[in-house]
Amino acid sequence: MRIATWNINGVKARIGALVDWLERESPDVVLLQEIKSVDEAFPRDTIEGLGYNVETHGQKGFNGVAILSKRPLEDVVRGLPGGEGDDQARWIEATVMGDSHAVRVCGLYLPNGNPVDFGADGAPQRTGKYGYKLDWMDRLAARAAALLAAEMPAVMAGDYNVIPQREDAARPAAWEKDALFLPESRAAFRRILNMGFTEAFRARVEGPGHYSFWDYQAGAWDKNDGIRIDHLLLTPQAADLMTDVGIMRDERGREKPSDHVPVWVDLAA
DNA sequence: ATGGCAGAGTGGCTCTGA
Repeated sequence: MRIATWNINGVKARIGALVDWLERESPDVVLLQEIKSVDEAFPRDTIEGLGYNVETHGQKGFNGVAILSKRPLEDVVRGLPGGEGDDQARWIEATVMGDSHAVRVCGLYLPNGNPVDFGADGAPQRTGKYGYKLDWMDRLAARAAALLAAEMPAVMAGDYNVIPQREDAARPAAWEKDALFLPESRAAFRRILNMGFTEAFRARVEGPGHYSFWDYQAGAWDKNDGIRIDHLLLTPQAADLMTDVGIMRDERGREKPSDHVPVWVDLAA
């Protein structure tokens, strides 16, 4: 079972690229972020015509997540628990029945967190968008703990907006004051890994030069000035089923691309 | 060396993102 995550930066703008990619790669499950669409405007019929079941959690203008799956999706939940008053559409989960295992798949679009307010002492303040990011990561850790306690194959995948290590950025120095790379963001990400999750890509590939995002600005793609911020985190039961992982880098070089590319994992499920 | 973008919603620009 191939499970892919992709921040498509607008489903309306990306429908051509999305259909082309689904036809070419035919992943079993796709977790989409930044659909930038309300549920009613999502091109459901087009995707269903390619043989996918579709579940969306959208909103007007920005954010929005979705799950596409060739197999039926069960027990769909929209919204990350613990977010009373949080109306941003950033989380959706469902269960997919594989040939041998049921897999809980969770799609997430973690808040960017910029701009960051720095105090007089130069320390980042837990306020505004950065505070929202860290609060959201606390809620994510709570959901992650519950998934671990269920002791079943589960995947939390999406745009984490976190650069885990220096090797995950072409120019790490440029990100040192950025919400994606501040120590608190990285610690919150590491805290989830330390609970017992396996970051699929780094379980199999080491070294620098592997990115999932290149900014549209400043010729970032041409210079390979990228960062790795799209991740798949696996429970131990899912990690035991992992057979392969990859980043579909070439998608960034196609016509009218998203600024992110798909990242995927194969599970023997 | 440096600057450079793109999408959505609204209305001809602002907000948002990373």
